[in-house]
Amino acid sequence: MKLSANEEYGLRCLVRIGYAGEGGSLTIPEMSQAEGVSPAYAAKILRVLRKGGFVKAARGKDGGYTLARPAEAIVIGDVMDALGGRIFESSFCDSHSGQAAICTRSVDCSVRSLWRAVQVAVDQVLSKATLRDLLQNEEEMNTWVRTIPGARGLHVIQ
Amino acid sequence: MKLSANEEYGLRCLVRIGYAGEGGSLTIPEMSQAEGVSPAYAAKILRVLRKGGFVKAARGKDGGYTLARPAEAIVIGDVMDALGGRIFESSFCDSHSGQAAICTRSVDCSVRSLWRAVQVAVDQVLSKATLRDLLQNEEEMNTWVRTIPGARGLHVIQ
DNA sequence: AGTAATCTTGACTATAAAGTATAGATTGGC
DNA sequence: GCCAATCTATACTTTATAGTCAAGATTACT
Repeated sequence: MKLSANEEYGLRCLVRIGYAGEGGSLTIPEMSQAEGVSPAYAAKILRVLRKGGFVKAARGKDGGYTLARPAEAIVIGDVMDALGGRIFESSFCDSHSGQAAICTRSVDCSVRSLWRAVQVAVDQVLSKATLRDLLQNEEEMNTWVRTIPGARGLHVIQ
Repeated sequence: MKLSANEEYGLRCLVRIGYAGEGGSLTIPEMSQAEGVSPAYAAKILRVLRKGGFVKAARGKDGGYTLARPAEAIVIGDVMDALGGRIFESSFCDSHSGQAAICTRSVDCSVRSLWRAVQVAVDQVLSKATLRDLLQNEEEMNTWVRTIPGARGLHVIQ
């Protein structure tokens, strides 16, 4: 359960572009240098963000990348999906039913329930957080996820 | 942010061994067949679990794997760590300070805060769940994580 | 029109993760 | 002692991810 390099650098580049503000833009060489990766690799990542509809590119002189939509309309979970996925339910979960000798059904249920619990926990954070939230300061971050008194399970204020 | 094959199969094998009960044991061929993976691969995974201290192996005829400790003393988070890690804070987070031209500090803070929030959310589930919880039924799973009225942030009942 | 700065694309290489193969060591039963 | 069933260890192959390279297309400016 690791972050991929795509996810790490992709989000970092997106946040940078966000910080550039309304209409502000950043070029590949700028992001490449700031993140300490090669221009070619930065370009590869930016392509994913562009195809995902999060940024748009302007070619030619004075070109660069800008946000394709307002920061508050960019959900971090969607960005993560585009960059490599929030996949917890691995493929094998649904196969191998009824062939095993020992407790197969229970094992499937047990493990799947766990993954589901983790998935829910992660989604609480990623699906509710927007790029705008990340551009605000660190203090804000702690208010994303908090409890609703009397409720069961994890909850996040919208 | 995907589950690795090690995490998936490792946990599944551990749960199987847990289902075998006190003193019950499972062999590599049994688990291999039940999970639909090769015996060699099952052996590789089981080695990780053994070196992590979660299971112990008996060689020779009538050998196999059993839990090294009671199921309630096996924390799933520790198992995941051994199998491949709960690593969200990627290495690059701490490098590249002060070299970039644009907003470096803020980007680091923003992204790191997000990863921390996700990490916390995941830890709430994984650090509190024991193998015993997984061996109980699915219904139990939903009570692991719940809110503490009036509190801020994520909380989990002990 | 020419030039420099920029993004675009696809193919390529390198590294890490997944999965296999083989030879060896231990144990229990005959 | 021998054999079959089991785990152990290491090296190998395959596949996916990470990262590079080179040629091309677009734009602004003069």
